[in-house]
Amino acid sequence: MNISEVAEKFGISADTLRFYEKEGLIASVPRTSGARNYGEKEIENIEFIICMRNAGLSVSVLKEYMNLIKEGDKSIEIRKKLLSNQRKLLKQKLEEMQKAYDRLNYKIEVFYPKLLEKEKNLLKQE
Amino acid sequence: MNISEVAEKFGISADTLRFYEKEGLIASVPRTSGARNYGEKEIENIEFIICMRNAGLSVSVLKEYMNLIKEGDKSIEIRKKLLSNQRKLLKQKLEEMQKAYDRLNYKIEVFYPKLLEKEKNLLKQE
DNA sequence: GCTTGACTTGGAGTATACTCCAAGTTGTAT
DNA sequence: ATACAACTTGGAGTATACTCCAAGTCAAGC
Repeated sequence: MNISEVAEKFGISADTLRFYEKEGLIASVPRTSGARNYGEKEIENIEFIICMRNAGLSVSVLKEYMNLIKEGDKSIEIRKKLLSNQRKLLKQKLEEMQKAYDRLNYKIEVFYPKLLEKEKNLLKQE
Repeated sequence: MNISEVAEKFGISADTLRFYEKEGLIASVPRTSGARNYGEKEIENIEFIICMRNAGLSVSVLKEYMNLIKEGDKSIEIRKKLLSNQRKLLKQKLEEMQKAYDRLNYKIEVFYPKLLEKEKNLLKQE
């Protein structure tokens, strides 16, 4: 799979894929006469990275994680801890966003309908 | 309430409060001899803005929303629609993040424990 | 063998959201 | 009266994460 196919598959740009590789979020992709040739292993890794990026994990944290993977078995515990930290942050973020969601919901389902009702009544009086 | 008290209260910087005012996310705050003097109404608005910012609503969308409020009753429907759009985006984001959370959870609770188990067994054999 | 289209690189540019700074003003404590 | 701390402004600077560009390479079709 070449870079534009992978980009298409994940709905991101080829530039972003190159950027992730340059930054070390994606291990160096094997080349066929210069051009990147993505295999199953690469695709799987990219999917994970994109999932984590979508959830808000920073480029630098994911880079750190991939660097730990490169170090092999001796970094397993540290990797697990890094992910636990990110999970905690993600949980907090989810809770914050849920609060905002509920609040938006209230505005849309309760507050604005009331406001619109009031407005209608005012128009009737004219 | 002065700017640093409000900043303290919400755990953001005074600079951010000034930035939000400059950008129009917060209506112009009344001044006492030049200095901003935040009242209940302002505090309430700031709380809403921060809640929405924490949820990922962009500065420009919130600015647009506040501009619509300034236009009064005639913008009620548009405002409601704007919030509905943002709610939809927020819901999608929440779902994406929940997926990532579940995935992190699996890595931490299943994948890494297995990996660590394997590592232990290898050490035993030596 | 030449054009075409997609790839490559390094590096510059952009969008977003702050964050910091310099220079000036004001209320309060000594 | 003066020093101090906290405020003001406009504007420059920074961090993050892309995004775009120029110049070059390469395989395929005509």
